[in-house]
Amino acid sequence: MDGGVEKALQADQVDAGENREAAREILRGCVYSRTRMLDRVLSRIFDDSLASGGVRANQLTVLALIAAMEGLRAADVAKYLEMDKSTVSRGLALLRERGWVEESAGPTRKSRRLGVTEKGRALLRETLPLWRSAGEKARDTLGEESVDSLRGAADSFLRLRASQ
Amino acid sequence: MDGGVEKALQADQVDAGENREAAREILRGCVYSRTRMLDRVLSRIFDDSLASGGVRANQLTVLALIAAMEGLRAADVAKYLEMDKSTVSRGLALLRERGWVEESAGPTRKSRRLGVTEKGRALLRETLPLWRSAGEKARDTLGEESVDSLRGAADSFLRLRASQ
DNA sequence: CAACTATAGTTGTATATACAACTAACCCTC
DNA sequence: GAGGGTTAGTTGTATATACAACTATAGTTG
Repeated sequence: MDGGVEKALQADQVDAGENREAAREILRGCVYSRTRMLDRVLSRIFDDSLASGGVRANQLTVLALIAAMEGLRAADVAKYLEMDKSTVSRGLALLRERGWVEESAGPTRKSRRLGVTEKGRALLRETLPLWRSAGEKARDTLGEESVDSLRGAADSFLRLRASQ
Repeated sequence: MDGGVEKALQADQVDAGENREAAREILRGCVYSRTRMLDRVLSRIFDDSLASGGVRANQLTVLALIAAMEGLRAADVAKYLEMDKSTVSRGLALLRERGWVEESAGPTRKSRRLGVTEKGRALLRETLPLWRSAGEKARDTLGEESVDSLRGAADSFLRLRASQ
């Protein structure tokens, strides 16, 4: 490639030929595709930074949530993180396999309480510096504005969700 | 569950017990986990809206990009959407299977040009209303502010990327 | 208490995602 | 033109994701 594609691909410059209005509308201002793109960039940065710690960013997020709120059940994790219960189910299986999370009997036989093991707590402590440097790299890569806007978007959503 | 967990789970109210500072820092203002959460919410909305059209939001995004810039190669799609080339490779295989995308010989034997078939163009036209309604539902669910911030974040990032 | 409904979790299936390793082809330089 | 470095694409592997269908349990109501 000669590099010219990069420039031509700026969203605002997408050339509209015949019958391409739909394509333009789907691409141009679309919240979905853009958020997903940003998520890919962020995942790359965070997963890369955490690789030496032997944990994925997503796994560490779940672990941190359980650590912060010991006693949660899988369904609570799903609700808070907006995940499907099946996704949480499989994710927790991995965290258990690695010895970071353990389950204990809940108040009923239907659900179990989640807890972080000593090994899991050690992981959290040890990976915190990696997490911080990932955050810095995110600012470098996405730019201050972008990161702040993302934070704002999440805050706004969390407020709305909490009020409902 | 009695519903109390919802309230207790607001990020700012995460209770810090012993040894939970790391967990709090990872959870509280983290760009990564929050963006991912928003992405899950948006994916749910868009995939759900498009389900009757028999296409996933992600697939439609790629299709729209190819439609808008006929003649792209797989590597170009990867660069623009910040995807790994292997992800694009597998995604395009599905789009080809479904008859929405076709490949033609490129200038060299190494890479092929991507094009949207007539069937693919029909899909774009037919799913545009579904896409629009998904956008409206996103505003309802995430809130105006949140959607606008996400758009701003993406714009900001795209500007930065284009300038480099 | 029996029937109904709602909730918790698992599993089957399909897609999305990326890294690593690989093949193939292109480009450049000596 | 023979290497050497770069680029395009595929494939192996592992995780992430969700919907649907399922089991099991809990709660509710007649």
